[in-house]
Amino acid sequence: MDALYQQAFGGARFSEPRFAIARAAQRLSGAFTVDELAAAVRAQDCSAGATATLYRAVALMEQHGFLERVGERDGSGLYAQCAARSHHHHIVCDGCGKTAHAECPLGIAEEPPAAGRADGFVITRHEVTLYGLCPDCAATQTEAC
Amino acid sequence: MDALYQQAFGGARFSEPRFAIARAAQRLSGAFTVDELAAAVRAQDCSAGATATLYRAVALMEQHGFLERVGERDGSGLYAQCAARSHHHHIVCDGCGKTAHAECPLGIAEEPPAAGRADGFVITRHEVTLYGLCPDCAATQTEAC
DNA sequence: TTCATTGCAAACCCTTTGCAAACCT
DNA sequence: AGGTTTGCAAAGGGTTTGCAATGAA
Repeated sequence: MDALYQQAFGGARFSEPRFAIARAAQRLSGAFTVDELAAAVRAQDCSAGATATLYRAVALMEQHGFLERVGERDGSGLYAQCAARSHHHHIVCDGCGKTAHAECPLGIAEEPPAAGRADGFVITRHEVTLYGLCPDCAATQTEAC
Repeated sequence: MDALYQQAFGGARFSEPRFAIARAAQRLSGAFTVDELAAAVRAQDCSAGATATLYRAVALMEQHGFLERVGERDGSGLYAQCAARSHHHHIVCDGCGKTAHAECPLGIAEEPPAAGRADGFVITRHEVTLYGLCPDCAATQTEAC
């Protein structure tokens, strides 16, 4: 059993299309939409893979913690490979899609059951995504000016 | 010229459907989807208002700063009335949709042009939404246990 | 053989758009 | 009258689902 396949899909039955999808996801180092993942798969394996298969594979990989939804772009979900197990967030480069981990600005290390606030609200979950430019893209942009 | 209408749509030409929509938005004290807003409009004015009109009105109200997109629920945008002009975020009650303002956990008072990070990334924008339970819903839930 | 997985196509949902009719001003 | 706004219906984009055919174990 291939280690990558295992990471991505656990003990699920092997399938070539899914394997190709996992490989493509691994090669895309940054954040990507399902569409971009599809393009990456097609670039390496001619056996395209149907849209439905892509979405099903992404859902599986997310379940197995191989991928994580890190935001969205133009109404499409953004995914990225993420090995970290502790609570954190991501910063996504608007230029190239590269991602980096970001500590939780709420100062929460593990997703807590609940945290109280002065106004009486109890926070049970939160969504934080940072967008910006990675060092490379920031440099490129500065040059352009 | 009605003050509410003015707030919601600025100096735009008056229209009864839009006025009804603004009234409904005002009555829904918390966060709501366009669908829920439609229901609220229908509840007070039988003249339903087409989906397109709803979306167009919401877009206008957002432009005029009367509404703000505060998150999403089940793939639909969540909107809430918001008078504040400075940079802030929202906490949305999962129970009743009520919202409250939340200070920016990144410690940013005004949306900045850019903020640097140790890893070289430059943050240009960020999305933060907190979800949880308002005091009332939290109390109800505690009773249930 | 047997059951999971694929692929296609159609369905779905939310949202947007084109356009003639209705409506403010 | 003249330009806006409405409402309908159709298009659009992303995502999901039903189902027969394929493929791994």
